[in-house]
Amino acid sequence: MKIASWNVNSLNVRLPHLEQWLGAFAPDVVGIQETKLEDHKFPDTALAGLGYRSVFAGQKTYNGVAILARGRAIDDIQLGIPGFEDEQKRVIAATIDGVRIVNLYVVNGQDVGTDKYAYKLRWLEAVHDWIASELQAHPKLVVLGDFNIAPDARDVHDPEVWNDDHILTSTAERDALRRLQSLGLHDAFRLHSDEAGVFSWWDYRQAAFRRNLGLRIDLTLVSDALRDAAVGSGIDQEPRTWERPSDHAPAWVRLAG
DNA sequence: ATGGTGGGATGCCCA
Repeated sequence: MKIASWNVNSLNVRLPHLEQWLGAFAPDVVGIQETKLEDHKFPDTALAGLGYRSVFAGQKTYNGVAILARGRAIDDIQLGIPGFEDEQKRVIAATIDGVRIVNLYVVNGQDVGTDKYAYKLRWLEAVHDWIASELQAHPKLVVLGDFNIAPDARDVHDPEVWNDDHILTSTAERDALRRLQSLGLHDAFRLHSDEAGVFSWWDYRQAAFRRNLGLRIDLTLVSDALRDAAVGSGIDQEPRTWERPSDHAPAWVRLAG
C-alpha cells in the first residue's frame, strides 16, 4: 500500500496537477492539505472518476484537508482534534484497510514569539495527547501531513539560517515533534536514508526550487506496529517541476502487504 | 535588503 501526503496549496488551482499525479504515481491513500475549498466545492466526483473515494473538511481561503483512497472503503472518519476547539480545518483521520491514517496540516506559526507561534505549540500539544489515545485504539497508525517543522539539520538547506531560533526549526517546535515521535512514531524517510538535502518544500521566491533551497517539512510517520512494513519512503519532486506548481512536493511511504 | 512569489473572500492576509 502506497501512502502519500501532499500540500497542494489550493485544490481549485491544483486539481489538474493532482489528477495527473494520481495517474502517474498511483498512490493507494493520499492525505491532502491546503485545499482552501468549502466542502460543497470539493471535486469528489472528478476524483471518483479516477477511482478515488474522498473525505474532506474544508473552508474558504485557508487550510482544508482531505483523505483519498483508491478502490478502498474509508471508515471511522474523524474531523478535527477531539476536545480541542479550532475554527481552522487542519485535521482529518480515517481507517483504510485496517490502517489508521491521521492527516495533519500543522500550524505554520509565522515567527517565533508571535500569537500564531503560541497557537502552533498549543495545537501540537493537543495533537500529542490525541495521538497517544489513537495509538492505543489503532496500533497500525500513520500520521502524515505538512508538519511545518524540519526535523533536523539534514532537512534544511542552510542550518545557519534555519536555526534554533527560526520558525519551522526552533527548539520548541522540534521538541514538540520529538515528543510526538516518542509515542512510538518513526519518520519513514529516515528509516531508509540519512541523506541531507532531500526536501519537500521550496519557497516560490528566488528560484528556490531550481537552486534546491528547500526544507523537508512534509512527513510520513509510522507506528511501531508498522515499522517493519515500511519498506520504502521518499519525496516525489516531479510535480514541483510542472507549470504553476504547488510549493510542496508529495512525501510517500510504502507499506508491504 | 523586512525584500522576494503565489493563492485568494484582494487593495490585504497567509504561507
